[in-house]
Amino acid sequence: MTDSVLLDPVDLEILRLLQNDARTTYRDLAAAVGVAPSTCLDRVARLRRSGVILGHELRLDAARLGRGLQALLLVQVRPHRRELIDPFVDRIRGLPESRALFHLTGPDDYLVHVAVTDTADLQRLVLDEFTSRREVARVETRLIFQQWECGPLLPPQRPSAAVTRDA
Amino acid sequence: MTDSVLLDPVDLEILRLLQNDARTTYRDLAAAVGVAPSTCLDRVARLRRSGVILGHELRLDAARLGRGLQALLLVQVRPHRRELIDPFVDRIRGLPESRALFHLTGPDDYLVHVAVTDTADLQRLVLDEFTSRREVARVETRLIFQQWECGPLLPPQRPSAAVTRDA
DNA sequence: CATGAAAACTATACATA
DNA sequence: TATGTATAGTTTTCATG
Repeated sequence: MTDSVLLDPVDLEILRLLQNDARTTYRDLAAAVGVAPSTCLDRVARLRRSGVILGHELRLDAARLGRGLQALLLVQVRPHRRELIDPFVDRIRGLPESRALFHLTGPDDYLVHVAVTDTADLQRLVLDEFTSRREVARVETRLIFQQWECGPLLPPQRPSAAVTRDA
Repeated sequence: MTDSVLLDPVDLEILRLLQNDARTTYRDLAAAVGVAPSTCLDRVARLRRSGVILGHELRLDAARLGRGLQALLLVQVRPHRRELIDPFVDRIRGLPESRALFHLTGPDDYLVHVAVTDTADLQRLVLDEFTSRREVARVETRLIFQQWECGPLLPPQRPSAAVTRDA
């Protein structure tokens, strides 16, 4: 499906720095990893082409945008067949309240991360966009008290391999 | 806690464009929203200062980084007291496999989004980092078949208000 | 607050090793 | 592949409206 890519220590350090701040200049990147700026440019372009870097994203504060309440909705879609789930996914992805959508194993078929203004808004969303749909058999709502992004996404530590080869 | 911020149509359009591609230049931004590049710079700087923009992030393909399997772990932490949950949160946030962590209402206290290499790696993670911890009463593992980011995060549509005021 | 012009800095292409 | 340099382009500051 998607092939894993071989990354050397320079690539890894570049990714680590860019995950910390995606607007780090190639000059700073170069200084930090010990290669020329033009080399950094090349590396990043290659990481883009190889599909490791999917894009540059803005991280926003939902609460300051008037969406102070977030929740996870566990949804059962029955019958669980393509004719029903494909339009469901399209519809949910298009909701302005949706932040992320997961298709899962287990008793609940989908998990939807939503950001709303308040509990009244959440009630409206659940009733009008979920339980009102014929294919939605059940929705379980879990409010988010607090959430954290975790450290940078890096390849698993191999016993030794590429990560320790000399530049 | 966090105050909502008043945004005019120019701010909204800038946010919309930057969420689409966080590296859009101020020149292009300016052309798209109909103000001078230096004004865009000002707007973005203000959005940063006001906390609406939290940062610029790289979106990476986990599979191509050798983490082809992702899962959501529903975790019960008992007793659910600060002395136990604070170190739990710190520890989980620090795991290289963790992508995001949510503190929730409902029967499960935490939801952890993890990215691992394969099922063996996931089993190791669950056994060594979760069920082995005294405060972890239960872990339910749900594999992720597929996931989607949803549209840009924008303020809720108000009946009319700021969004339609004349520049 | 917004602007345009100038200055400083960055990204990028390319010739070369 | 990496580098340094040249060029084009972008960001940023600032005086002014």
